[in-house]
Amino acid sequence: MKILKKWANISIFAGTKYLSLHSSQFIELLYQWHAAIERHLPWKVDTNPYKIWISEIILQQTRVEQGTPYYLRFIERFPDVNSLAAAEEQEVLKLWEGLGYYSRARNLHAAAKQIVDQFSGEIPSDHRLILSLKGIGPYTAAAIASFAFGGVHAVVDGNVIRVLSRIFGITEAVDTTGGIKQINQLASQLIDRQDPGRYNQAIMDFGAIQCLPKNPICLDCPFVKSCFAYKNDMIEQLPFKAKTLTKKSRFFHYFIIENAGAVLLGRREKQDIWKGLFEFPMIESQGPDLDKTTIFMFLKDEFGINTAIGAPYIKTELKKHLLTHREIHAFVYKFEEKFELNSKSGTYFFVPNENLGNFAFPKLLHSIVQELMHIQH
DNA sequence: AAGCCGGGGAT
DNA sequence: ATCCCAGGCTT
Repeated sequence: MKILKKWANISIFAGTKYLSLHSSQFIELLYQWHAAIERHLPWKVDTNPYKIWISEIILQQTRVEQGTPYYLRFIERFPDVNSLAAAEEQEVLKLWEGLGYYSRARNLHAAAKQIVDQFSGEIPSDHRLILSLKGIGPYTAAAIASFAFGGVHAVVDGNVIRVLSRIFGITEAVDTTGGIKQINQLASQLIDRQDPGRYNQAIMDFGAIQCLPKNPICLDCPFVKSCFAYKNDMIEQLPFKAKTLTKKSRFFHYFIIENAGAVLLGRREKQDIWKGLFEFPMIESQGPDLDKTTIFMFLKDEFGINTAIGAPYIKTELKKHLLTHREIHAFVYKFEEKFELNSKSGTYFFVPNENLGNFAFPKLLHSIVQELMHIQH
């Protein structure tokens, strides 16, 4: 169910149809501000396109503080394109474990192979070619092109959307193609063609430090005199988003099936949450309850475990796992009895408990995995 | 165009 | 509890 936010009628205030600031004025004010504030981040020390690429992917929808340790570990293990391309996907995912949005890791790995195969192991400098790489969209292509190669391509991320929509009064919803098109046009008009990298860095820093999502620091903002949102008292309303996200509940039931110091594991292959990561045999249900018949039918069908009928187990509930648009309720069923597989399962396999550390798991399962690894057999 | 993908921190 | 984070892919 989509619900328009209550201030949806702000569109009656027409946004500026022309620039309230010319590009040169905007750039001058921006650089003046930037000179005093500039952030110093590990990946800003050079223009190595590989390092810029990795950092940009890691920082997609991810805060600097959260991504930095992952970046440092990633660069240490995979210092260049070739080392990344030569790795097993499982190891790349293991390095990504806990960071979320795992398609980033899978696409990063695929793109490394792409670069080796198609571009002799060198990240292309052409914007169009950069954009052809897996996991690289408009934002990341512009970032790499400008930061690494000096290409004149304006970055448009959450920061830029916020800054431009407020200063220049873009009142059309920024989560629609029309709104984002306006932002893109504006961004490409404003960019410093002499030093696009510096400009892109500065405007994102400005959004991250001064023009904050909540309680922006308008008092000493260099743009306050010409800012549309400030003048019209619309700081809280811009950027305007038309869509609201709905939080859905999902119920996961995990079965800990052990034998001889090993535990059954499977890899999530479907186009769904945590694709590519490992987990224990599981059933998803519509609600928190799962009847015993369903459990034992699953064990029998999946593993041919006849002896499991009526086998006692201990059911525990994990802490509610909260995501942006999901609320995951997870239950763990631990069987005392040792099972032997009567028929081979295509999707699950036994892994010695002490080897669980080699597999990437969703954060949700970390506590269970830790527990299993430390059991003495 | 809409829905989906994770986890964490700020408010 | 809600929003948002150096977005992009699939349907």
